[in-house]
Amino acid sequence: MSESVEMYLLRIALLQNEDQPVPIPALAHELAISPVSANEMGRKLTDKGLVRYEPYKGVTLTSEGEAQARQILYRRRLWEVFLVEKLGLEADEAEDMACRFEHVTPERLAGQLAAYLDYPSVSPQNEPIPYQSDISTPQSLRSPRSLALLSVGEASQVVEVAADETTTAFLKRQGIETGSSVTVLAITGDGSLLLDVSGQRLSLAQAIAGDVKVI
Amino acid sequence: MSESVEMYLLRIALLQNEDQPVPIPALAHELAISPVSANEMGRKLTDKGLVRYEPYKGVTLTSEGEAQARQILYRRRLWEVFLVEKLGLEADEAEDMACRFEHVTPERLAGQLAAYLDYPSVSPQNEPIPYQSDISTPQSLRSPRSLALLSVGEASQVVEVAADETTTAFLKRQGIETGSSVTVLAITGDGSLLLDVSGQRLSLAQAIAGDVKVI
DNA sequence: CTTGATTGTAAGGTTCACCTTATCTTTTTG
DNA sequence: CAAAAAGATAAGGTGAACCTTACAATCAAG
Repeated sequence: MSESVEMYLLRIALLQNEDQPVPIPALAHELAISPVSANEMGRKLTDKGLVRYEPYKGVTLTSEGEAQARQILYRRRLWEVFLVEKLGLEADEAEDMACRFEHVTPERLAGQLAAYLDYPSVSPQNEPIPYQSDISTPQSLRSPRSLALLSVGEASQVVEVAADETTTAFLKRQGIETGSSVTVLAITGDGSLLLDVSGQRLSLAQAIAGDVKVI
Repeated sequence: MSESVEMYLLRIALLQNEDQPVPIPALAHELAISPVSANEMGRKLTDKGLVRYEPYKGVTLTSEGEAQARQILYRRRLWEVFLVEKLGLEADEAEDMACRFEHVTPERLAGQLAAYLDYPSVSPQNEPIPYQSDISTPQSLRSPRSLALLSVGEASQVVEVAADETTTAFLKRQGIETGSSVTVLAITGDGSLLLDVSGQRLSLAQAIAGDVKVI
C-alpha cells in the first residue's frame, strides 16, 4: 500500500461519520488534490476493495478499508503521543510529523512504540487510539450515532442511553444499557425497530430508539 | 530533496573513504539499482551540484553533497539509538527502520530527538553521530578504523579501546581513551607509531595500536 | 597495442500519482 | 420542468525514478 492510498483511507475514515459516504469533492479538498484525481483514486480504491463508491454520493470504507485506516490511525496517534510527551512538540506540529511517520511504521514497531508509551488510550488531542484488539468493533472509528439510524441486520454496541430516568430504567430491564449489544432485525414503516438483545426480542418506537446511541 | 536522492548521497558518503570516488557500478549494487539508473542519477546529482562525476572513475560528494549526507546520517543514527535503547530493537532492524525515518525527519525534530536521547555520540553499532557542529571533521562520516591504519600526519578521535583491562588502563593513563584526540607523528618500519596525545608523545607497538579504534 | 571486459550513454518503456481541459450526466433549484 | 450548478468521466500530459536493450567509449592485461 502506497503512502497516498494510506492518506486517502485515513482521510475518508476521519470524514466519514454516521456511515454517510464522503463526497469526492470534500475528500479532494481535504487532501488538497484536484477532484478529478480524487475521483480517479476513488475508482482505484474501489478496484482494490477498500472502498465503495456511489457516484454523486461519495465513498464509504469497506471493512477491509476500515481495518487499514484503523491501523494507520493507530500509528499516527502513537507517534503523536511520543512527539508531544517525549520530545515536547506542540500538538499540531506533532500531527504533521506523525502523518509522515505513520506510513513508515510497520506493525511490530508500532507495537513496541505502544509498549514504550505504556499503551496510551488517547492522543494529545484526546482522540482515541484504536488498538488492534478493538478489531471486533470496527465502527469505533466513527462517532456514536442513534440506534434509529441503523439498517436491518446491523449489530452495534450501546454507548449511551440519553433518555429520561423512567425510560432508561425500562430499557435497562430489557437489556439495553451501556455496553450491551443489539442487532436490528426489522424496521417498520413508521420507523419502529425490532431488536435482538442477547437473544431476547424487543420492539422500540423510533422516538425511543433515537435516544439510544450506539457505535 | 527526494528520498531517493538522499539515499544516493548517504550511500556515497558511506562508500567513499579517503576521497576515492565511488564507482557507479558499486553504488548501483549497494542500492540494488541498475547501473544505468545509477549513472543517470549520477548526472542528475552532478547537475544539482551535490556530486562530482568523473566517468570511469566514479562520483565524489561535493562539500554541499557531503553536508547533506551528514545531515541524513545524523538523523539515521539518532533514530537507531532511539529504536535500540528505547524500543528495544536489534541493531540491524533499527538500521532498517532508521533508514525510513531519516527521510521524514526535519532538522528541528532531529534536534529534539537528540536532546531527548541526551546527545549520544555513537550509534548502537558504535558509528559516530555527526552533529552539525562537527563540520570541521568531515571524516567522522566514516566508520571507525584501527589507529594502526592511519598515516603520518593524520589526526583522529578515539572512539573505542578494544584491549584487555591492563592495556586499557595503561592507555588511559597515557591519555588514550574514548574521546581523546591523537595525531600520528611517525610510523616505523615494524608498524609501531609515534603519537601526539594532547601535547605528550607516546610510542605504541602495532599490536596495541590495532586495538584502538578511531574516527 | 590490440582485444576483451568494464563502464558509459542513448533510446524507449513502465508505473505512480498527480495535473488540465473538455465533455458528459446527474442533481438541485428557481 | 428546465436551466444552472455540481459532480463524473474521458483524454492526454507531466515528472520522478525506475527498467531493458543496444551500442559506444574507455580501460586494463596479455
